[in-house]
Amino acid sequence: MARVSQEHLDARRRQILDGAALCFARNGFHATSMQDVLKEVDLSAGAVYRYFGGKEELIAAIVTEVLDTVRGIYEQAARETPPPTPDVLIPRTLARMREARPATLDNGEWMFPRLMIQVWTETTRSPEMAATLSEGYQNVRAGWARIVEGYKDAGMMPRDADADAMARAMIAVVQGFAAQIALFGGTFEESVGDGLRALMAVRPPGQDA
Amino acid sequence: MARVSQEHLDARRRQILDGAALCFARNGFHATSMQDVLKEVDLSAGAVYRYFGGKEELIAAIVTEVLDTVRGIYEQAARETPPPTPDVLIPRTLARMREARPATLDNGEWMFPRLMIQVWTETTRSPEMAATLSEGYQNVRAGWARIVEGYKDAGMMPRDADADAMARAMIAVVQGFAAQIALFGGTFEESVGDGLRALMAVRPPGQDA
DNA sequence: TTGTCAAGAAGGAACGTTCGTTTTAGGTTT
DNA sequence: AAACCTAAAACGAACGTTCCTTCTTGACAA
Repeated sequence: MARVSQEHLDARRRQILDGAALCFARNGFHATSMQDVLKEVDLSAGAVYRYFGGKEELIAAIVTEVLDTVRGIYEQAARETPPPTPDVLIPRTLARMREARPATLDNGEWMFPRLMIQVWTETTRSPEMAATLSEGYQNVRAGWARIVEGYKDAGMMPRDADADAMARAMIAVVQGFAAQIALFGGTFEESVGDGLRALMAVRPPGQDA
Repeated sequence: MARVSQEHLDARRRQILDGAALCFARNGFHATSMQDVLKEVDLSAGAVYRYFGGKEELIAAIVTEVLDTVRGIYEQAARETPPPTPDVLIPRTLARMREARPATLDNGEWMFPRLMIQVWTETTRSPEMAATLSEGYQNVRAGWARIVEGYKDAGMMPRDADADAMARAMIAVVQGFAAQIALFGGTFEESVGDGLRALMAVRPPGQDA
C-alpha cells in the first residue's frame, strides 16, 4: 500500500521509452548499450528493469510503437474521401508522421524516420516482428489499392490499371522519402508533391497529346 | 620468398568479405560477432586479422562496396540514351542491382537489399560514411535530373516541371522498393513497372482528357 | 494533524558473460 | 626458409542483468 499513482508509473514508462527511442535513433538498437539508455533517461538500472524485463523487451516496445504509428497513418490516409491524388496524399502522409511523432535528435533532425529504418533492419532479425510488419503491410497495401479503385471510379485513370502494383509503388515512395529524410535530413515534404506531379505528367512519346 | 600468389590473397580477402556480408545481411553489423564471421568464412581469427585490422574496418569495407555498387548502377542508368521512361528505368535499375549482386541468403532471399538498409542505418552513425553517401546521392540526383531534362527535350513532359524534385521521387521509388524487397522478399521488379505506369496514368479530375 | 511503518520505487555496486582482439605455439604450403 | 594459416588460450573492456540497499510514498492509528 505504498504505491505511487498510476499516472506516475505511466509517465516513467513513457520517459524510458522516449529516452530509449532517442538512443536507438542515434545509434541503432544493438550499438546502444543499456547504460546509454540509463544515462539518457537519468534512471538507475533497478528502476528501468522494473518497467521492462530487459533490452529485448525495450526494443520490442519501440518497434511496436513505430509500426503502430506508421500503420495508423497509412490507414488514416486510406480513409480520406474523396481520395486525394498521390501528389497530395503522399506528402500529407509524411506530414502526418511528423505531426504524430515530431521529436527531434540533438542536431534538430527529425527522429522518427531514423527509427523507421532501424525498425526495418530489426524486423529482418525477428520472425515475430517480421510477421507483424508483414501483416500490417498487407492491410495497408489493400487499403491503398482501394484508394486506386477510387481514382478509377472518379474517372481519373484507366480501369485496367494494376491497383495493387500502384499501391505498392505509392508506399515505396513514402518509404523512400522516409529513408531520404533519415539519411539526408531536411524538411522537403513539399517538394515531394512537386516530384510526384512531375512524375505523373510524363507522357511516353507517341502516346496521346 | 615463399609468398603465396596475389590471386590467392585477393581470393581470401573476397572470401572474408562475402562471408561477412552474409552475416551482416542476416543480423546487421552490430548484432553479428567476429566469431560469427570467423565461423562463416571458416578461417581462424589470426587469418582474418591479417586481412582486416578489425571489425570496424570490415564494416567499412562492406559499406563502401555497397555504396559503390549502388552509385555505379544509378549512374549507368543516367547514361542511357535515349532515357527510358520511369516505368522502365526504375525496374531496370533494380534488375541491374540483382545482376550485379545476385547473392542470396540461406532462405533464398536476395541479400543485397538487406545489406542496403543495414548500410543506411550505419551511415547515420558515422560522419565519414554519411559524407560519402551524401556526396554520392548529390551526384546521382543530378544525374537523374538530367534524365528528366531529357524527357522535357523529347516533349514528354512540361518544361516547367521540377526536375530535381522528380529525380528525388524516382530515387525514392528505387529505395522504397529495395526496402520492400528486403522486408518482404519476392522478385517483383516487373510489377514495379506496372505500378509506375498506373501512377503515371493518373489524371486529376477537371484536367485535360 | 501528526507520527509510524510496511511496501513500492529507485539507486548503484557487482556479477558472470561475451565481446573484439592479441598472443602463443605449432603445422602446412610454396 | 619464409609466408600462411590453425587452434587455443587468454586479455581487458564492455555488456546485460541481478541483487541488496536506500529512499520515498501513502494508508492508518493516535
